[in-house]
Amino acid sequence: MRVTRQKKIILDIINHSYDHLTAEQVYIKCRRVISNISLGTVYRNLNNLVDERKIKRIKMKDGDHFDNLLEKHNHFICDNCGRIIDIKDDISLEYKIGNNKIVDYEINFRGICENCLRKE
Amino acid sequence: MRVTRQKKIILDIINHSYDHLTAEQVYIKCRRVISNISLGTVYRNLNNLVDERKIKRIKMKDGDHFDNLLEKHNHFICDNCGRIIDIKDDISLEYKIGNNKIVDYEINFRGICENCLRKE
DNA sequence: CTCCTTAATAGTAATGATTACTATTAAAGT
DNA sequence: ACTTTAATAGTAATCATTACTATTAAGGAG
Repeated sequence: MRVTRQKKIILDIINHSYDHLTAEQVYIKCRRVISNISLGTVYRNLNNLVDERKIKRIKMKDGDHFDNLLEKHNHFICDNCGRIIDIKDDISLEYKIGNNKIVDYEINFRGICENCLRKE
Repeated sequence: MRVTRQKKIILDIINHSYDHLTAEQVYIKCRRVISNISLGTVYRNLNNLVDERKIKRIKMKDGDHFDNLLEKHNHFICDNCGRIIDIKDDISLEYKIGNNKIVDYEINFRGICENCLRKE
């Protein structure tokens, strides 16, 4: 696996952004540095970085957003405006986080299931 | 809001399935009852049912899956085969659930953020 | 430093889940 | 039964993402 300029720039953009950028938004920021970078390159590198657990994917209706992993945290997502708010505190299942009203929450565990573990 | 035959059938299919069906899979099952039901109708009703909190959406790379809400539970998703396993027990953050190996988990809270609450 | 191998890229086309559009149908109230 | 209009069927369009391919450049060997 080669360390390309494109990959370094993409990781740098995610790590230095306070927002949760989409691939398209990362692409726009990349073009300020490499004007002819390809959108496919952005997608491929974002996918690789997620696989390497260097960034995190947040699945949203308007496409995936990407987040840095500098500090372990979860997210509060507004059903109304789609805003993604970082939740850095330990999770306590109250009905509010700050002044945000929780309607629902979902916990997804990911890993390798027992069937696949047996086959490996 | 009218109670149509299509909507009743779609909710019935979700509630009587042990799997976590995609819109396409629900569509195929629907066609056994209404042979000319439209895929758009299935999507629209699934979206409505999620909004009404009668079913739950699980976002996956191969498209959304839908799940009944007969019992509150979360999911274990296998990174290898994509299998979705229901987790009905209380959540304890161990490194295993049953014999499934947890690599990561994500918690997404959803609701209305303080900005939007002020505007309402 | 130069050459070589090949992984990664740029540019473009294709895919596929989902949504939009519109004439027609059928809930459900009068 | 009549009327209103929300919901549907069928189809086209959208849009995020992936696939494809000729070209470029990372980085190891000499």
